[in-house]
Amino acid sequence: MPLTLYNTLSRRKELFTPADPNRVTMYVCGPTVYGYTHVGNARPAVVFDVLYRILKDRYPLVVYARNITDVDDKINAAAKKDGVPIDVITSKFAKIWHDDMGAFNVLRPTIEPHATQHIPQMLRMIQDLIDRGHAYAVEGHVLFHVPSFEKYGALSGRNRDDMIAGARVEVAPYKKDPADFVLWKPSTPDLPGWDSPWGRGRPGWHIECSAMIDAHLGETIDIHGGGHDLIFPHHENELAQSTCAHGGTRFVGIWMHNGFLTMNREKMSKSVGNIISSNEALKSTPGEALRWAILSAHYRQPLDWSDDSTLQAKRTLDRLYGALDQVADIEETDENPPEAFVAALEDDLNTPAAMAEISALARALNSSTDAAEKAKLKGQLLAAGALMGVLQQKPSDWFAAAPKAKLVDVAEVERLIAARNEARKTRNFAEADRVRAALDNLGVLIEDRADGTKWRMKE
RNA sequence: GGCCGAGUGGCAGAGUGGCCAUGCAGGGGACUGCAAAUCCCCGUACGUCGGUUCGAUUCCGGCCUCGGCCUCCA
Repeated sequence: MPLTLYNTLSRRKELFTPADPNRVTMYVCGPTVYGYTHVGNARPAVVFDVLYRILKDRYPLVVYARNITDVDDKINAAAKKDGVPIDVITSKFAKIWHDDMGAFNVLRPTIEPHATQHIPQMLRMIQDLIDRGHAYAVEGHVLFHVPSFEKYGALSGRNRDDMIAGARVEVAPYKKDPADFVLWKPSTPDLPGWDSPWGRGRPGWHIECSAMIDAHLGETIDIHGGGHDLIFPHHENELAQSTCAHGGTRFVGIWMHNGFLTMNREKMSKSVGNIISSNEALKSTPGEALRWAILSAHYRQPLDWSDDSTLQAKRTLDRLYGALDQVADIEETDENPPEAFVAALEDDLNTPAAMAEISALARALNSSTDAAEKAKLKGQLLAAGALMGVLQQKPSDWFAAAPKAKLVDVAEVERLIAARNEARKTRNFAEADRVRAALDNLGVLIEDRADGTKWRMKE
């Protein structure tokens, strides 16, 4: 079945056709590690993780790079504030990022290039741009000359006049053109810097991605992703740099951009201050539920984040894991995900529609009375879950992961349950109900099933 | 100001020219000692005004409202 993806550049869905089916390449802009990342930052990680899983499923080799920006003025500021070298800050928050994304079931990309480890590649690309007449050095800076690239503005759909009319670009006196942007800038002695032909300095924001893509993936990549806010200027500039550095070779097959996460309908953003960090969210909600909540809206749509949305996601997963729990003793057969499910994902990653198919599977599983059919449905449900990055843990672990161990004395709960079952055996239902009320007081919900009494914490 | 998006039932959120999304919550039923879980059924949803059409939530146009980018930003 064909995979169709929306290309920001062409503004329509396109058939995904990798340049080399034996080596599919994808690059996604990762975090700048100067602090805790918020749930909005997790969205592209999760969304493109689903795409990565789909691609891996159908191509022999997928090289997926997601960078870590570890040199940046905000990092410098954070390091200065703490009086430490920048790598103390960046390694700390890179680790937190990894741990958090792990909790969201986000697979590690094939490579995670760090900006500071690619300074030579950046310098080389800058030199290439100068040699080809697309960049110029002035006063310790190197600037990309925007008028030298005819197609500038195609990705973001804006022309130069619009941008100048906007007039919020910094018009430094040394710029040949107001739209020119920095490839390299000088560092004062108190700032991190690297030697370069243009003096000691540090890279501009956009060059790292271009240089690292070139170094690890090649001149042309199949997919480039990131948040919607990166379209301009970041990706527009990347596109210009890379294309010009390569003498006009096509840079990216399909540009993909995820919509924002909002809080009360307003973009979640550090500068607005309405953020909830992934790290914090994970303290009260399982990562898998957060992942489900993120995927419950189509990736290009805005997604309003709230306690209610995560609670709904958690309850939905309770039901799905409940269905799997019923067949915990049945060995699943090896299955592919159902076609309707796959078709939904193939349609520009329509995860909400895919979820509807997962629900249908769970319902069928709950209804089935035939062991062979159950084994098949279980296999399909697990296969579908694997593609979305959910439902892969043991149901008992999912239900146990709640903070129940912290909140109650497990032995006491089990003693009460045993006492209640004793009472039930002798049909002393008044006593049984009394014990249940006691359990209820502890926040414990019980469930009598054919294979015994199960319990879990109420929300 | 320029350029983009979006407005769907109590909530979240797909989608479609005429019929079902799905989930959560709620109501009814089955099952159960009772619960819980599960299954079945239910609620006359598509911002607004026009246009096209036999028929529009879905296509076209106006309007209103909201959000985003144009500056660091996933």
